[in-house]
Amino acid sequence: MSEQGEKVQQLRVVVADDQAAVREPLAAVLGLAEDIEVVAAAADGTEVLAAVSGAAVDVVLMDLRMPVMDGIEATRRLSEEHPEVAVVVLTTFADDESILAALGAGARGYLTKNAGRQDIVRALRAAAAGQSVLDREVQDRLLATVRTKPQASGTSLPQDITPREREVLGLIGQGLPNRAIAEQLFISEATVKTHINNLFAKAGIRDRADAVRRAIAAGLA
Amino acid sequence: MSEQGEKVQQLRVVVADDQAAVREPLAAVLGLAEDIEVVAAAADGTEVLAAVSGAAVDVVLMDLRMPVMDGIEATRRLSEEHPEVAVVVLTTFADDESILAALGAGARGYLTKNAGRQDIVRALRAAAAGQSVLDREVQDRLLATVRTKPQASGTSLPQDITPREREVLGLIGQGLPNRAIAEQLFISEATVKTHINNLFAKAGIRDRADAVRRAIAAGLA
DNA sequence: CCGCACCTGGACCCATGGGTGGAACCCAAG
DNA sequence: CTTGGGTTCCACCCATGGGTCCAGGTGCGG
Repeated sequence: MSEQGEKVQQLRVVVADDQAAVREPLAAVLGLAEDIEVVAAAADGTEVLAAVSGAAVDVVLMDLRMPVMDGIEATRRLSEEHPEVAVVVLTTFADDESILAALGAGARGYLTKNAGRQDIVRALRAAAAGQSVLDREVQDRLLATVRTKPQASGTSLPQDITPREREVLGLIGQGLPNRAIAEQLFISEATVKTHINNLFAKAGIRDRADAVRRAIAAGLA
Repeated sequence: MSEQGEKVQQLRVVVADDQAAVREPLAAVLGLAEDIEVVAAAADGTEVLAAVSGAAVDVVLMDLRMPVMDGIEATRRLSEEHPEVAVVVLTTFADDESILAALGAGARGYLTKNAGRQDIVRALRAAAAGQSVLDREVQDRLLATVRTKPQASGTSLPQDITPREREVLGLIGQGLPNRAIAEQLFISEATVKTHINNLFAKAGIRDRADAVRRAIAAGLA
């Protein structure tokens, strides 16, 4: 696929971040690498598109949170209009939503701002070569998302909880307050509280928020 | 995180493949890279484990189809017993099952045998640095698997929530009470409540239980 | 320079939640 | 038949949560 290149070809890079305090030093430090040339710096998605249209670009290092046009939208446009340009996302946020949106939009890399200079440079090179580089935590989240489905049966809960208690837990997991749970089960709110107290004691649940998490983990919600 | 190392530290690599006709040339050509030292070659999973126990190893380049103990099982054992050793899979097969099994077992990279020498070297370096490198096709498959099962992504968070609010939401999602959140963020409980109120208003969250569910759905917990 | 968004903090009020103790009923198993 | 678990309910207490209103500080962009 790629040749053994001791003669390193220049990587033409665009750095995109709305914060100049991040963008400028980043561009400067990346330029220090002998095989990297920062051909443009952009403060929002529209500037990225303009830069790519105006000059030959291999890779865009893209922040997600930018005004006017954010990194997701810019990535989507790029992968449609300039599929030969690779996008590597560099952002502080590593939540599932952002990761999936970015990769779904066509990003070939996803780094958090914990990444060091070497990590970034490596990701840029890999992306230009058609590979995809992810931070460890990002990879873990992506993988976790894949394997969240197959857990319909009880995961962790103790088995000495009664059917009624399990039922109540499920409703808690759906975010219902005690009154609504009572109405749904045709019992009084006092009874709901009793079930909840027994349930918490048996399963070692601390409070309602904890209960919601356990309910979701157990597939009851 | 990683320093700018012009003095490249040696990467101690183990090459694992059952076919000598693949293993030997691969080990030889990788050894040509000045920052890579092939410390062992293994023909199956047991040999890999033996090699890792016997010498300091940074990365294992692992084939999946091997006799006695295959690459998946070897990867799983490695990530349990020697989590500091990274595993990069190099195989001819790029089916969903193999990819998910390998990454689920703890592999930090997945390359097909289309990959060139430069691609492999780059992946080894990245894996040793804690990053994860995937071939483009592998990445695409993984992503396709993910987005066949996105359930209620229509209920995603509004984009106008601030970083701080997002942070607070994440802690709520972990089941922490306001006081604990305040301590963790070095702010007062009053401030936490303010963030929560703004957050609830913006995202249409009703109460804490609802917040936990949204946080989990958004991957913040 | 002024406005705006964000983060910070305080005061107050009231609804809800969580904990305790007790009590009645049913039903199945010992 | 008697015991015990499950379910149903009540009364009481108080910590926490959720809502409202307000206000100072900061940093950025028009």
